[in-house]
Amino acid sequence: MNFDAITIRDIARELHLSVSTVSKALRDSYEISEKTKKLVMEFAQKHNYRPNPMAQSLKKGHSKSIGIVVSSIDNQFFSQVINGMESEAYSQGYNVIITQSHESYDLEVQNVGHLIHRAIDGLLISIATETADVEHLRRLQQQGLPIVFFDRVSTEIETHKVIVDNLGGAYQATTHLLDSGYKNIAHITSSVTSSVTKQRLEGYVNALVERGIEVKERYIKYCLHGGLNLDELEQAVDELLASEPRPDAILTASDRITTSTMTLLHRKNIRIPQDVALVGFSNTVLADVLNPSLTSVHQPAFEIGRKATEMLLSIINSKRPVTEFENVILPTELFIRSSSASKHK
Amino acid sequence: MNFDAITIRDIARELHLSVSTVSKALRDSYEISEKTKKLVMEFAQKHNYRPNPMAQSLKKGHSKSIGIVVSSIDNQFFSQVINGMESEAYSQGYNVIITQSHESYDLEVQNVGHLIHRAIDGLLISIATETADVEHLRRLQQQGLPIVFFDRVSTEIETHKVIVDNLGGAYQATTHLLDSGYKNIAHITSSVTSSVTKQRLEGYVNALVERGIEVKERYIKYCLHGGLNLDELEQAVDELLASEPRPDAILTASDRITTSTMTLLHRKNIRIPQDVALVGFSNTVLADVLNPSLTSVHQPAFEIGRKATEMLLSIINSKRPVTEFENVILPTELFIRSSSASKHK
DNA sequence: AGCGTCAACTCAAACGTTTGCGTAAAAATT
DNA sequence: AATTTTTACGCAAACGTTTGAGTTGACGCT
Repeated sequence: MNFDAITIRDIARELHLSVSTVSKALRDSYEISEKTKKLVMEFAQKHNYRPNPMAQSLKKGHSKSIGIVVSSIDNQFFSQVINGMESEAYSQGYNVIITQSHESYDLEVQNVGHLIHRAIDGLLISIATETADVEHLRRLQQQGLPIVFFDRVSTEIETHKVIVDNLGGAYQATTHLLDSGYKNIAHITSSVTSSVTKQRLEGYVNALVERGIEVKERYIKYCLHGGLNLDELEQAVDELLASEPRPDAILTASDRITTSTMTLLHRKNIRIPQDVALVGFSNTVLADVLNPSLTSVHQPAFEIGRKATEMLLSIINSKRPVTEFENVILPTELFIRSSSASKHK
Repeated sequence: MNFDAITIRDIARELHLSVSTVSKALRDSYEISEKTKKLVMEFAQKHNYRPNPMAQSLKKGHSKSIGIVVSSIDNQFFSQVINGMESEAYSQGYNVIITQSHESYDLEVQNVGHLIHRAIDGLLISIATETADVEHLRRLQQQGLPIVFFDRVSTEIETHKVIVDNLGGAYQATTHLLDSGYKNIAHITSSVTSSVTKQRLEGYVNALVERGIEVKERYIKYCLHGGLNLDELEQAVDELLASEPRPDAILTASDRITTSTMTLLHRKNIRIPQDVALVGFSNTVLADVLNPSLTSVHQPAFEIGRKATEMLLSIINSKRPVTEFENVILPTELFIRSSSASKHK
C-alpha cells in the first residue's frame, strides 16, 4: 500500500515533462533550467511528493538505515545508548533498526543475519557476553559492511570503537572502597571473554595491588549471562557470602548485575553497607533513591551512542575505504552515595 | 553496497534458466517441475542466496517493517513494551523502527511523517501528552495505513487499542491508601487530554467518592510533559506540600512521574511514608530496593507490546478491510510495599 | 553559410524482483 | 495420426527512481 500516491511519473505527466527531467530538477541538477526546477519543486511541494525510499534504495544500493545489536533494550544503560544513537542517526536522515541478543551467541548471529538481509548500511554492535567467536562479524566487515563497536568490543576486529574508561572506572571505584575502610573487596562481573570484563577486572586488580592487597581468585565471580540469569548471579553472591573471610564490599561490573545484586542482598537481609558495601557500574536514574542510595560508576551512555553513530556514518559516507580507525574512550564518573559509606565513623 | 552479491540473475545464468523460472522455483510455484525446484533451491541454499528486500518491497508494495512512536525509549515501561513488540514482530518476519516523541506534538508529527516516508506497513503509537489533535493520524488511517494504539489512545480514531485497566489500577491503589489510613490523598498526573490521565483520575475519584471523601481540585496536579520536565513536576509537588491540609499520600500516574516524585521528595527530606505516602504507576524492576520500597501499580508492559503488534499484523495481513475493532484491556497489578505502609500501627 | 558550443531537455537502461501471458514439447485423448 | 490438454518453462512489463548518453534548437564565431 502506498500512502504517497504521487510519484515522479505523475509529476512528469502533469507538467508535460519527462520523468528524468523531473528527477533531475528535484535533485537540483545543473542540467535543468532554473525555471523548470522551480516549477517542478513547487509542484512537488504542493502535492507533498516524497520519493519512494524503496525505489531509491534499490537504485542507489543503500537503505539509509543502520542496524543496532544490544543485549537488551530493557536496560537503562542500553536504552540510553540507543537514545543517543537514534538521535544522531535521525538528524542525519537515517533510521535505526534495533535487535536484542539477550546475551546469546546464536541470537546475535541470527540478528546480524536478519539485519544484513534488511540491507543495512552499517552496524552498531555491543557483542553478547556469550560470544567468543567473531568470525561472523569479520566476514561481513571484509565484504565491506561498516561496523562500529561500542561498549563490548572485539580486539580481533579493527574498526572504530567507542568505550568508556573501564579500567579507570573500576580502579576509581575500588580505590574509593579501600579509602572508605573496606579490605575484602569482591568483584562480580560478566563473561571472562568480554573486553569490558577484562578492563574492569584490571582496574580492580590494579587498585588492590597498588595498596599491597592480595587478589583472591575466590573473590572474583564471573556470570556468563551478565546477570540476566538470576540463578547464576545468586550462586555467585552465595559463594561470596560463604567465603572466608567474608567480603565486606562488592564491586559489580554491569548495570544488570548491580541492580540484581542489590535485590538479592535485600532478599537475603544482608545490610548494605553495614554487612557488605556495594559499588557498581550502573546508569539507573534511581541511584539516589535506592535503599541505600547506590554508589555507582556512571557511563556517558547517550554520548557513547551518539559518538558511535557519528563514527559509523562517517565511514558510510566516506568516499574512500577507511583504514585508520579510532578508539574513543569516554570517561566514567563515580557518584559516591551511601552504599559505600565509610567504615571509619 | 550489497553484501549478498548473489542475485536471482546469477542463479539463472549459472543454471541456464530464465530469471522468472528461478523466481518461481524459489517461491515454490506449481508452474515449475520438482526437479528444477530442487536444483534451484539447492543452489540458492549453497550460495546463501537472499532476495533483495528492497527490490521485493518495491515490487510488492510493502516494506515488512512497522513503525513505533513512544514518548521515550529510556523509560522502563516503554522499553518493556518495545521489547514485547520487537519480539512479536521479529517472529513474524517484521522489523520495527522506533522513534521518540519526547512528549512533543511537533516531534510526533515529524516522526510519523518520517515513518510514512520510510514506507512502513503499519503504525504502533502511544500519543504524546502534548498531542490534542489527532488529525495527522486520522488522515493516514483514511489513506489505509493500519494503526494500533497502545497505552495512550485516542477516542477519536477507531482502530484496535491495547490499554490496561487504568481506572481499576488507580481505584485499587487509592483504595489501598484509604485502607492504610491515609485521608488526604493527592494525585499527580499527566496532561488532562490524555486518555490514560482521564481513566486513572476517574479511578482515583471513584475510590474517594465511594468512601464519602471530598475530591479536592487542589489535590490534583497535572503535568503537561508527563514528568519529563522536572521543574514542572517540582512545582506540582511544592504546591501539594504547601496546601492545607497537607496531603498525607500521593498517587502518581506514570512511571516517570513516580520515580521523579520520589527523587524530589528525597531531596526535600520529606520522609516516605511517614510524612507522605507514595503509590505510583511504575514498571521499574527496582521497586523492591527503593528507599522505601515502592508500592506500585504494575502494567504488563511486554504483553501490551506483544498484543498490540499481534493485532497490527493481523490488520496488515488481512485480505479485506478491517472494520470491527477490538479494545483490549489488560489487568494491572498492585504490589504493596513500604511506601504506603499502614498508618495504624 | 557552415561550424562548433552550449543549454535544456529526453531516452533508455539499470537496480532485483514478481507475475500474467505466451509457447514449445510432452503426454493424453480421440 | 491428429487433436487437445498438460507441463514446464521463457518473455517482458512493472514497481519508482537515477543517470549516462543522446537529441534538439538557439546562439555565436569565423
